[in-house]
Amino acid sequence: MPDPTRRNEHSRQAVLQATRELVAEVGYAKLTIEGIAARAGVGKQTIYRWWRSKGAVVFDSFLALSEGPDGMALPDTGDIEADLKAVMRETAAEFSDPVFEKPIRTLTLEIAADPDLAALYRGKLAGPVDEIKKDRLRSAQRAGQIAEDVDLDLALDLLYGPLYQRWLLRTGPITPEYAEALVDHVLRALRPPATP
Amino acid sequence: MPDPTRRNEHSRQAVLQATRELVAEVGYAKLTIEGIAARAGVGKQTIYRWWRSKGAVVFDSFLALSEGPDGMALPDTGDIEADLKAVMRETAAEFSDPVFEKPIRTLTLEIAADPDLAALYRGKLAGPVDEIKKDRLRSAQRAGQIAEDVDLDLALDLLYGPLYQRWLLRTGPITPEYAEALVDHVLRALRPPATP
Amino acid sequence: MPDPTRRNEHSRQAVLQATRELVAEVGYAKLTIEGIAARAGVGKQTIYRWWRSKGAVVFDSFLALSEGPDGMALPDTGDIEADLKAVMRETAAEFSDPVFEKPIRTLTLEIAADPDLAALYRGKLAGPVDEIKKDRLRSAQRAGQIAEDVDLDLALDLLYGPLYQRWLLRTGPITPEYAEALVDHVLRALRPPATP
Amino acid sequence: MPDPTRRNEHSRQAVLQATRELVAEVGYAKLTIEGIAARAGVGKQTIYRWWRSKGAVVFDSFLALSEGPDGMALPDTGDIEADLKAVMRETAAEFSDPVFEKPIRTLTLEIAADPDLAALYRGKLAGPVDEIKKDRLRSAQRAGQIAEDVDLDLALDLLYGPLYQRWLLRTGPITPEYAEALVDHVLRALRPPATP
DNA sequence: AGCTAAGCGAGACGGTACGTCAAGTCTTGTG
DNA sequence: CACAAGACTTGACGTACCGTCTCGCTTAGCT
Repeated sequence: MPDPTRRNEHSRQAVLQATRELVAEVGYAKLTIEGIAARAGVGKQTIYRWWRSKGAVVFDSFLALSEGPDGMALPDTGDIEADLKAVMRETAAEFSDPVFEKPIRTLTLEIAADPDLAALYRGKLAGPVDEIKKDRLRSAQRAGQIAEDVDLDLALDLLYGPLYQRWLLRTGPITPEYAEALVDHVLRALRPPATP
Repeated sequence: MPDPTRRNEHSRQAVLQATRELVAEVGYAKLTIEGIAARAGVGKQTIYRWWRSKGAVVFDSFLALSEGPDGMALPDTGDIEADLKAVMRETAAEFSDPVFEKPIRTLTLEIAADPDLAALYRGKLAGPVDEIKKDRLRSAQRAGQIAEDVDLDLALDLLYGPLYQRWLLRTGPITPEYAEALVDHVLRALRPPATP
Repeated sequence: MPDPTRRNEHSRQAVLQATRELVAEVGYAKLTIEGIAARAGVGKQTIYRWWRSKGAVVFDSFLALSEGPDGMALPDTGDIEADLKAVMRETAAEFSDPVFEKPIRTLTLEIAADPDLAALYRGKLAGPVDEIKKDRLRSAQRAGQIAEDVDLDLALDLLYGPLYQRWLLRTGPITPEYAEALVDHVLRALRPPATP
Repeated sequence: MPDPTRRNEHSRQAVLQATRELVAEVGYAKLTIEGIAARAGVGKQTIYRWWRSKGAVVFDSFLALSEGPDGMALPDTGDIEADLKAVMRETAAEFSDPVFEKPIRTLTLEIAADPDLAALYRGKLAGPVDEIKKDRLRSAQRAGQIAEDVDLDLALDLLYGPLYQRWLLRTGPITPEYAEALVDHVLRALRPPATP
């Protein structure tokens, strides 16, 4: 309903900034629209005018933070095992870092709870990033390191699902060793059949 | 502080029952202590006396529902592939069933958000159940269907992590085919090394 | 500050018209500037530019309605009793008519609450009208129907005060009989002293 | 709906006290429920639970203040003129006193605007007080100072209406002289017919 | 005829207060 | 003394308007 061309960019940034700060300070459960508005020096109505829900604000605030898929690039040294281990070790490190921990968990729970947000997330972030990852796997297929017929979506689930579940439910430690062992097993599952 | 021996079991059951109904009806986000108390015909204080938080009530209400690890048993036909596919197909079906969907998701989000609840969950439910699953994998190891040296925790992550992630984030459909393909790949990763 | 020569008469009329309608529809308590602006198809600023307050708009809207003192004329048949009874019966009828009721009450409350508005009202409407009424009483004095030395302001208070109070506080019905009895009593109070 | 027996008398008094103070300090137009609740150290809900509207709170707060009809007594020296002049001079003084001015005006406007409040006011305060006044007039009738057949309601209107109107609309000064002149005229209107 | 300064409709903005909801605590009376 | 009931303070909700502030767009005069 409101006219986006008249939107005040300064207010928008202030809201997103304040949201990021407050999520880090008090956590999502104690995050309030009133708190965001007060911290941002903005009227509550300005938030309600431009965002559907608290989840949407939180989502936007982290979306704006992440550089987007453009800034992302996966290494391609020709050795899929080394490359994946490097990437997964880095991912594991991020999940373990308490600085990343809180906002990522907050964002994840929002997405898990709200299908609309989930769709948005897939469209704007997860989807493009997954495409980049699948490109690297395709490159490995061409190099004969991964079987030609594997379902790449399943391959990504195999790589990230275990790490993600262990982190989200805190069922075990997230170490570099775990990341490497995970890659080892997944690559064994994806290996092309032995040729005589 | 309160004396557990004087606890009114009837009130306890009424609260858990009401909680289950309300989660199914209105979802977790709109679940309130007042609503539970009213539905259960119980004073609010009775809830606050016996549970730390809303999450704890929800948790208990589903914990009481699930029969616990005792009632659980995994098939052991001797064929690990067939057995796992059966189990995973069933799990996939549960995740797809809208009747199970809402409470499981609610419980999962509670656990993901609250480390204390997570510990409780692991101790009372997930841990014992995981032991049963690992027992089945050990049986497969003895039968030579799975390598002797695999880390069974990682094996469980490989089996359930992909399914769980896909379900929680709604990144793709949860079909029997997906469950079977998943088992195929995981077993390939766990297979004992070829002996000459 | 703004230049009255550039004022848009069409907007002015639309505002006054909308105000009158809205007072009649929703009452003064629920009257809002935004509502007036929307109904009049006018920007809020246009209202704030030309009126000091909501009370001022309401006041103007009814002021514009009443034709002003020019259009007013009191009967002078030579019989002060008959003339006053006619006038008071008419006044009583207006006060009883629900169509007049709401706007007059609204205007009255505004005036009672805001001394500035009260002064404006006295200067522009009540004062001139009172002069006309006093002219009629002076005519009666010359005719020997009213004592020479009565304070005409007090005389007007005696005539209108009782009716006005009864109406405003709803302490009793406003009937033609009441109006006539009132005139009877007041004239008795104003009668010239019996001459021997 | 709420159970009056469980009402917290301390909160009730705090609300009425705070309301009286705030009306005196900022006036009715700027009186807010939030302000009352804050000043009284009371939750807003407690106000909404026990009063229908802001007007009802204001009304109650002044009702509680006035001692009620019991504490009221009119002088009866046998001389109706002297007695009425004393009473009316006192009334005029109250209306002129800025300390009484604001709350009385506030209360009056509330009553004038809200028929329900008006009924309450008549029942609890104005009615009983008027009966006492009419008793004094009846006493004067028995003493032959007032005609037997006068409508006492009309008589009260004649006495108070002029004063009230002049005060509410600020159409003239409220002086002791005015009060006395008013009584003189009204008594002339009520005098029994001369007997030969 | 072109320029410019104003008024104008529209509506976003920072705010205040609304009336409602639920949180968690406290009080009262019953079994 | 646990309990059902429910009043209490607190604080956030989402909405309605406030009065101010741009935005483009007429619409006069005044060059």
